[in-house]
Amino acid sequence: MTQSATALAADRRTAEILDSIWRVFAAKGFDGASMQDLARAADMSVGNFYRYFPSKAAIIDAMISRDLDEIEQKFAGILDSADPMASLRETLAQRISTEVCAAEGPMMAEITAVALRKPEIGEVMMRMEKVVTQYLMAVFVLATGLPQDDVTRRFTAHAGLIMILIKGCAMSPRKGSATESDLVAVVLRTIDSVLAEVSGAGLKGNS
Amino acid sequence: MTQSATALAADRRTAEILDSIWRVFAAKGFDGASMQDLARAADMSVGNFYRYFPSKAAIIDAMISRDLDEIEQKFAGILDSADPMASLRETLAQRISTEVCAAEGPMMAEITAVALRKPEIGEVMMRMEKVVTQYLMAVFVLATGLPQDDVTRRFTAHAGLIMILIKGCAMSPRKGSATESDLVAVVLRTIDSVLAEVSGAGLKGNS
DNA sequence: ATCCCAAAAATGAACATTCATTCACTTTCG
DNA sequence: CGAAAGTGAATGAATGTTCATTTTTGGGAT
Repeated sequence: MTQSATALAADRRTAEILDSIWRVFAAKGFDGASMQDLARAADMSVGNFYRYFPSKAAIIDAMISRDLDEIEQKFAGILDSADPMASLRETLAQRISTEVCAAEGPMMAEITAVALRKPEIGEVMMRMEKVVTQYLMAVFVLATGLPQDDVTRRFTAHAGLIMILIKGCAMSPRKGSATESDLVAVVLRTIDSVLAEVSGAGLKGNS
Repeated sequence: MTQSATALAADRRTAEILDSIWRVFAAKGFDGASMQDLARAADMSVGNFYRYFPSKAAIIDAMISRDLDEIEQKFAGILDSADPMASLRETLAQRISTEVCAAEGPMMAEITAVALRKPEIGEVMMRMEKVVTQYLMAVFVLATGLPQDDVTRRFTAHAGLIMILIKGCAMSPRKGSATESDLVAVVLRTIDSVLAEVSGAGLKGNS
């Protein structure tokens, strides 16, 4: 029993709160959003809000954890699929679509800015990126049949590049310019070539 | 006479102030830095500070303009050089180096976050990116010998990808991990292949 | 069902700070 | 001497955080 029944309920409530305050944080930023703003958005009193998040840093912490949970779910699906590499590509393609980027961009930018400014948050974010990297490594291992060590040594940087592309897309100034779809296409092509390079490394062993 | 002598002096002072407050802004963020913080960093009284920057948005505005000036200077050098494409590559390689990224990253992240949050700043940033894009187009025209229209139609997205890579590198959580240099290398390789694609398009016309 | 009550959840006024902005005033400079 | 540059205390609004208090909840006894 890692959690009592009431603790579980509290966690559920915490998740609900995060859903409610998501927009406020994206719209006003980490320092711009006041505790009273957040409490009002969560439809509760200030004092009660403090019971769930004793500080602003705790909120960002929880938000990153939440993102990580979603990512882990996504990767679980990818690793379970018949063709993990293709499934990964599909997920990445979705993530650089204009709509997804517009939705997640502001919050990602905010968290990134805070992470580069506050070392404590920076470490949380580094942990998250490390986890994502390891999931990517797992996909690569499945796709290439190479030993994990080899994959890690040769393709950790590739994973970093993919993450840079995803973040860069999300944080591009989004306006419906005519070239928007072209840009997405070029980025996707780059992702493809990175993935192809990884896949290509596995051909020697199993073709 | 676009400016009087005193106006020029004021501009110089403004630039000095921007130099002084740079660190404060990067360390505390747009909303985190108070006017008194900034005034103290600029070594002047609060009241006087307001004579130069009547609002925080004005500061960001000035900071982006300042960045743009530096970029224009850089591009002037690139366009004047014997091999603009090689010169561009060199400049880009420098900009993704770990040291430059560590220095510029936090401020870039902060400005990006604010740009996605406040439409007024977002437009300023979009204008800046548009200018950079046009400079890149100019380099591409020189390197390929193709008509400007063709270059614009075919390679605007490539320019966008390059800017995404530059921003993505700067805003990666920087810690001296062992794979750091690998990542820089892979990004540089990607930049190279983008530039090669552009250069390759010009071969038909002048080889 | 009904009552009871302790623990958990929720409230919002209160407090000490901090902040953005103003302004009457002094100093510097051409 | 007049205009520009510079000062810093004052003001009122906003903010983070606390806490005494009220409401809700859930389950054991009657």
